[in-house]
Amino acid sequence: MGRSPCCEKAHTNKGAWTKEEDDRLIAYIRAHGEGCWRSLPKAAGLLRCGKSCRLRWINYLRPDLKRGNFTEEEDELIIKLHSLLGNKWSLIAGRLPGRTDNEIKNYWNTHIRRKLLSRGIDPTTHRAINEPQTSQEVTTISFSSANSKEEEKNTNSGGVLRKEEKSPVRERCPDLNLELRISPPYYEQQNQETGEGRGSSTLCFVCSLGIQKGKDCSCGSNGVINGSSSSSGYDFLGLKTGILDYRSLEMK
DNA sequence: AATAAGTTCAACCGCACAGAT
DNA sequence: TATCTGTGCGGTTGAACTTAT
Repeated sequence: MGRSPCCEKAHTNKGAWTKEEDDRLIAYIRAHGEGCWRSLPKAAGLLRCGKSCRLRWINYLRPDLKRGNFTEEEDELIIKLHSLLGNKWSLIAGRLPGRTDNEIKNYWNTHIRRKLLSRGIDPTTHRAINEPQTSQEVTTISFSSANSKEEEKNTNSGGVLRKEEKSPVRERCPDLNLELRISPPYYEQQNQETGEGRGSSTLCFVCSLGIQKGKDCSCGSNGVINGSSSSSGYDFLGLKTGILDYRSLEMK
């Protein structure tokens, strides 16, 4: 069964927003606040789809947006977050105040990809491009909300975020090990060897990043372990075994 | 100056999730 | 439990802009 369209497409404008439309949207949200995007266009006197209004506001009109070039620090943070999160642009944007997911996604595709390639780093895997293929297990990051469609997308794009395969996929690029598995965190492997325990083993990935009340939280702690937010999520992911130094950047 | 090629980024599309009923 | 509705997300598109020839 299909879904009803989000708006009457026949009576909505498309394409670039005019100054007048922007002004109407800003004025309406200032007066009534965000929310109920579906009914907003009509109430604000805009011939736009609600989704279009939301996008325009979030990506362009919001007063707290930081316009202008990305700093070197932001670049490095985006790279690090992408190495941990993959194409979870909204989560990445959540760690960069004043930046939007769309902006970061565009910036990644136009600047950072090239930057990493010039460094000899594969922007998808964050591994050195000429790094010899090893039998080392691939780290898998799993989101509780992951679904088959997303898995399929990631399979096609060769992304780093994938759950286990439903059916074997023949590798098209022999340099990329696309096989991903659910594997125990690195420190657990260490603990098995050393016999030591760690108190943060129940922290899920999202909470380990310090993203409070994240919708992907699967542990229910919302980032609080033993009364404090963890800053050791990176250890949790077991990525300290990673190849690239910038991955050790401390998360706040 | 003209125009082809390359780049950027705002906006759209389709899908999935969460909450309401 | 099943279905509907609103919202949010990630991938993609294409117009506008810039650079090279």
